[in-house]
Amino acid sequence: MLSAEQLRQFRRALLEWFTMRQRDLPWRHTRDPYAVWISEIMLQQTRVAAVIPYYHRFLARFPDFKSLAEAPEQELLACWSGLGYYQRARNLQKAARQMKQAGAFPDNYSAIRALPGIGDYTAAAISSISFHLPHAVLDGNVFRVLSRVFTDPANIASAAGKRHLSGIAETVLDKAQPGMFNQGMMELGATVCLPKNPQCVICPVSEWCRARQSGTQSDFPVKIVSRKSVQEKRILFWVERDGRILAWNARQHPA
DNA sequence: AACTCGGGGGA
DNA sequence: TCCCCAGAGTT
Repeated sequence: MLSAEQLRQFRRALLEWFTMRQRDLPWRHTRDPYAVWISEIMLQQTRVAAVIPYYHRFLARFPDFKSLAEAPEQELLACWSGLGYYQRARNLQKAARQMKQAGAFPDNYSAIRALPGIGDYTAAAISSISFHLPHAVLDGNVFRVLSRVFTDPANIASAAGKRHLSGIAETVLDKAQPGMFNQGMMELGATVCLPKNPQCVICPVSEWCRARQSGTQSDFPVKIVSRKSVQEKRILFWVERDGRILAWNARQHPA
């Protein structure tokens, strides 16, 4: 782990870099929890480039939780058509109806986390970005960055590994500017600390990165996924005489 | 812990 | 083709 002073330097370097070099993305022009929420749900397992046009259309048609709560389902799904994971859209409306009932967007972590379709990641993102609450986000990008900075051997595919890195994330988090810090970590993972060929030469925190120091960037994050066995059919035939194989042929693929 | 949900981009 | 992506819910 880094010393307290090193942590301060790390945070400052990351925030300075993010302030200067962040991409201009539509949801970064607002802190409105409703808009941030919509963007975060759309971004679940979906690339930024794919989300942008949907984000604009969706907010134009459903500018607040009241209009979303009252939307006909067909119209809602039409707005979502092509994004995939349609349960996300249905959960959006369920949550919007809860907000309409309550009269406001929930303003604390546990209430946000309790909404349908919102898990640990999204609750931390909305809490930190829109409400300045000190909750660290953990997505694929943050796992990768933290794993490399600390050359952490935890397996991010396991629940234990995720819990372990979650503790580190809370320690590293800049609690004075959690929203900016969280976005900075994700932006770093998305644009510099890439899965393959990380751009360490231009990385603002390479000075505090153990993987960079030891040249082991490609060894992290440790992700050991137990792959399910794949069932496949093959055709095998041969010519045999007196217990000896005279000729054989095995197709690589089923006919 | 494993599985499912969608569609698209990149290796 | 396979893997991965600003994950969450169910079993």
